[in-house]
Amino acid sequence: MATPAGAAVTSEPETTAQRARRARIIQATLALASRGGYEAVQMREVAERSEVALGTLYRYFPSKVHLLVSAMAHELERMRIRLQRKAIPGTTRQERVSYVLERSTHSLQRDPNLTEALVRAMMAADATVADEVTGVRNQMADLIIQAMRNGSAPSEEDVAYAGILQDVWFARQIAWLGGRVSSEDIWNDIEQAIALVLRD
Amino acid sequence: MATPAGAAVTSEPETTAQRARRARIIQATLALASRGGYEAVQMREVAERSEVALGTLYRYFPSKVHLLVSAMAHELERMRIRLQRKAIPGTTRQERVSYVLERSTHSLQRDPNLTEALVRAMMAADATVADEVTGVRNQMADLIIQAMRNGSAPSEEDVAYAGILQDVWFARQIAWLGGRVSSEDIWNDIEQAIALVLRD
DNA sequence: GCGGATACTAGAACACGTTCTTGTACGGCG
DNA sequence: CGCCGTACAAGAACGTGTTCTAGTATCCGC
Repeated sequence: MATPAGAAVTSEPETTAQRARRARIIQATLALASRGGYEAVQMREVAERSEVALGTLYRYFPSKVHLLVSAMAHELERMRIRLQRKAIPGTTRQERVSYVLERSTHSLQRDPNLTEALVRAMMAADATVADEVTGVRNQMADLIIQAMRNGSAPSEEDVAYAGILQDVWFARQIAWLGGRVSSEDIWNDIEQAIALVLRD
Repeated sequence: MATPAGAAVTSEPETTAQRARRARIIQATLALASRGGYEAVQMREVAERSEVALGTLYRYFPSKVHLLVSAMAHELERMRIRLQRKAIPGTTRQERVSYVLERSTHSLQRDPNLTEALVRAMMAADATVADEVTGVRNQMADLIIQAMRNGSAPSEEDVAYAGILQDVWFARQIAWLGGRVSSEDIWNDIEQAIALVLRD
């Protein structure tokens, strides 16, 4: 259960300056994404804002997609910490999972540009980004599974359910950024899927 | 129910030469996609192979994503016709839906490069491609719903189920082209989702 | 403190999606 | 038949992700 973090799997020891650079890059990325979405995250601009050379940016994150997926891992980590502060309300699995996914969804959709950038990157990820994407999916699955089991160990079935719900969640995000459904509809669809998948 | 085709919604009357150009473009697209996937479908190359100028290609399909989504609609249409030739085998909803999705999945995965190109385009679609994407999704939903109801009229619930299954189907394709799961695993996951969503 | 490796900077260069420009062919209308 | 507008051809040009080059700084072992 629960991989502690989906962030960098590379366990290279970094100097303080390097950690600071990495942090500046992620911050610049989030700021640009928040302002104008995926297309506004331009590598030259990220490099300039984080005060590193373009080549250095590419040394830290080998592509725009790597960069944005890493930024998403960073955001999810923040959300996980925030959620862990207090117990998840709800007496049934459905209620708790709905709570967690709703919190996450709304927290993201409060910043539609950022969401668009992060989700689009997840979708654009090819095999070279597999590690980072797996990290994000694990973090997300952890959120769902914790809500389902409320602490106790998950069954194999639980993991499968979490996977399906996550698939639906991502697919609905895509539908939203494909302009085919409104952001309220997204939430209705996800709730419906939760009720369906987790019905007793 | 069942929009007859998800292809061009534009009902502009085309001359014979124009229909031929459009067909050549789609064929060239499919050929290139089949050979090298998404990145091998280069607009200059498509234009050259279909013997139209680059500007003309863009007149017919305003972006690479439009082009590939239209190609997917074309392929799904072929599949629909093929499936309609004979009755769908299976006595339960699960069996029939499994049959249809398995046929479709395998038929696509027999050509992984093509699948990668088409699925990636679906994921990359933004609001400007909403019409084409909706067409593809309708075609796909029709396939599933027809399998579920085996002819009779679908309930509102059925449509929702078809939507969820389609979401899972796409999400699993992404997982596959993200290099995170093998093509057998995809199929297991989809079967599992079918069993779960359509359990009685 | 010194030498060599590694990381970083600055910026040019390249690739491909997309747009723009200029000239030409074609199809309908008087 | 001749004219005009629209579609097409050919290719240059532009933007942004990515790579490459040359020079400089920083860090680590001696």
